[in-house]
Amino acid sequence: MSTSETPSPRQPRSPSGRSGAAAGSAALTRERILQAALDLVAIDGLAQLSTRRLGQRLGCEAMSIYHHYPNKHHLLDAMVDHVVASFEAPPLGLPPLERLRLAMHAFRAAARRFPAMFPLVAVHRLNTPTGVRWIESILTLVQDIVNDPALAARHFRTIGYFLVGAALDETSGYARGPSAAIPVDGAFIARECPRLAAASHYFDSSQWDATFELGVKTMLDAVQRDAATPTARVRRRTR
Amino acid sequence: MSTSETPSPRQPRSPSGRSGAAAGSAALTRERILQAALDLVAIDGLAQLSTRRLGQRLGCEAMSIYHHYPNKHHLLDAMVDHVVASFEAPPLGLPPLERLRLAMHAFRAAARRFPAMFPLVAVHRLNTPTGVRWIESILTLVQDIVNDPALAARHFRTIGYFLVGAALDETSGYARGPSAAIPVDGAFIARECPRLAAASHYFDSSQWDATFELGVKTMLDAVQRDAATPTARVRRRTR
DNA sequence: GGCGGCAGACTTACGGTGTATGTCTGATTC
DNA sequence: GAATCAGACATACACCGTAAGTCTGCCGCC
Repeated sequence: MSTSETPSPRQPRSPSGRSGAAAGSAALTRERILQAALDLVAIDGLAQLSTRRLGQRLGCEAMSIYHHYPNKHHLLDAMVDHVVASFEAPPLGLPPLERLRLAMHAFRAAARRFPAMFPLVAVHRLNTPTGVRWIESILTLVQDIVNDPALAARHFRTIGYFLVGAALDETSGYARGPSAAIPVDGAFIARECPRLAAASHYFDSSQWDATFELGVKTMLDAVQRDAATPTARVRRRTR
Repeated sequence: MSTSETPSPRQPRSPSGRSGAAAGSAALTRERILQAALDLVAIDGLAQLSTRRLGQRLGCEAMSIYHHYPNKHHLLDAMVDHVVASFEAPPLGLPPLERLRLAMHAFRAAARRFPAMFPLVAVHRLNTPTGVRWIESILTLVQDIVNDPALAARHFRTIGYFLVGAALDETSGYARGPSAAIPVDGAFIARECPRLAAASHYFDSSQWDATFELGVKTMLDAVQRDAATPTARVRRRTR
């Protein structure tokens, strides 16, 4: 159809040397694509990330992206990796418990830097070099406090659960997640959920800091309770 | 185009009275669509749920679904609501702390009943009648233990964070989430992550029960620590 | 009984998606 | 100058959600 339509003799958008470079933009690279994708997601949300929109933002065709990433999934992997790589390591020289506390805050800080990415990060595999290195660092901290490896592993896991849940809530939690349903109105809550109605103030974002602090305290108390005593006496566990 | 093609005189697939009923299947209803959607997700995963595939499973056209749900999002809402409604309430007559413990296990049990749904449930709004009623019930439990409303709200939240994180890990966690990248190999871990390599056994699914129990204990210890103790003697639990 | 309304299904079509495949072009290398 | 080839563009396909329109058989009403 319409083969006789003006053949459009292959005129690149830009007269620059590189055929693919759009006006004012540099050559296409993995890094530039990654950054543009992160920007797009930060501005418009994960659902709006498509190869065509990304190409538009980069000043190239959608398919050119495939020259640098074999498919969209690999790009998403790189984006998650970027977020994980941004987790700040706590400074050396502090007691392990304090470093663990800072590491928990660092995780939350990353969630706040990349809020739109977190629904993906939370569910994503972490078995990449970046991911396992981060796991190793946190696991080491926990093991430095809790000597028993089984117990340390479980504490590590529990702390991770809390962090993921907290990050998800603050980035895409209650009343912010995807739902088309009409939210329940205040009258229903006042009538059927008196405790929730009375406590509603404690659930909005102004309380996130205090809530997170309580969670951190809860986790660290538990770790400390199971801390190996200097004389290597393992607490008697009746089980 | 092709208007002269055999007009196909509108012959429903089934000779039954109802025009839309496919062979052997009942009439289309909200409930039947909901169940089919849950089945489809359980079998093939969330990503495979499309209106066309759902129609195929139901023996109807994709668009017929729209007669019962205004759009796909409303169907997803109903699916999440179904999962939330399935959270089992702990039996009355037990001490609040014990009921809270059972409620946490009930949440985990629901996650295991609907594993494929949990990436959605975790990020979904809970401000539906079903959702807020469940919130009210758990919040009530926590408040029955921790009198101070601010503290109770924060404990409630922290517990929720842990539960969501645990459910996500067990249903779509490490090494099971979406990733196209080549996972790091054992040699890399052995070389760069000695602690993780040594502890790897503690991270597989056989340890989920023990890990969850430790988390529950961590949460309940924290709640108990902040329990209002007017004259009560809740302490001294020999378990 | 005839008939109008209408609920509930089907059909078509549109704009979006990821991506397989093929083509072209400018730079590099001999 | 010819050959090579990486890196871009162009086309096309199958699938997605869904807007809009059409058909059909059942229902209540005259």
